[in-house]
Amino acid sequence: MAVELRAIQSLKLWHDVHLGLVHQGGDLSSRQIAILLTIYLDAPPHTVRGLARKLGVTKPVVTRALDTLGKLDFVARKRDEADRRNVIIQRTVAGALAVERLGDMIIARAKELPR
Amino acid sequence: MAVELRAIQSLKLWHDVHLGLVHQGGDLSSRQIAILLTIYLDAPPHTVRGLARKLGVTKPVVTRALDTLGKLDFVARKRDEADRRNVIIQRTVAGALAVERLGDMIIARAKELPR
DNA sequence: CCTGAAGAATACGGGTCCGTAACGAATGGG
DNA sequence: CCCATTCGTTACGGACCCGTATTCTTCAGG
Repeated sequence: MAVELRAIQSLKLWHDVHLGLVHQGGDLSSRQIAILLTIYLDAPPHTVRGLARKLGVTKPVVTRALDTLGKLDFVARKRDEADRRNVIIQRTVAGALAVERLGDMIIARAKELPR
Repeated sequence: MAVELRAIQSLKLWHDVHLGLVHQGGDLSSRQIAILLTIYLDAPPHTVRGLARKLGVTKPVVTRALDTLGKLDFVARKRDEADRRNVIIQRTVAGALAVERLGDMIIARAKELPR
């Protein structure tokens, strides 16, 4: 289940997946995509400050992205009981499914590329 | 100059490239990306109506995307002299460079992926 | 205790995008 | 010649996002 990827094809892939996202309706900004995938690809725990630092964005960007992603049930927030200043970002079933679907779409579109 | 792409890695790639776009500043919406790449990957001529139809979006979306892309000098508009109702969308040097850089970034990020 | 620092959230002002609807220019058949 | 149709743009209202600055809570050290 692997596909090859070359220069012009990578652009076609980028095009196709973005178009798929537009039609699917789940339209997130580049920052939100990066934040969501960091949460699901990097090892927990994740905090607002940690994500902001790791991704090189400001904290309000992370807070607002979590608001949006939370509305979609893609992530959940939980107070850190050890240090109640921190907020732990948790994964959700819906979020895991969405990320998995994205991965499937990328692979599917990649396989449809002309040889 | 080809890389292999598998499921989890495709997500990491998606993450890395989006993060690169955030830091690079060139932040376009999914619709705008799809429109820009269609202009540069599909054979001309391109019109507003044609792009809207091909991508399954409304005409105002295309018009506004062209406004934004035009401000960046990534595309240019030209009246069709044969039928002056039509607008022909033309590629530009700056746009071609931007698309090429995007392709390079995707490949570069893909090659950095863990084997 | 009390105070300074840290973490996250919120307020504010500005910008951009969307969808629907309305508009003006241009065309071509009757 | 007109008038319906086509094409692209613009207007409007609403939603979202950003960066900076500020607020609120919580922690920790003196």
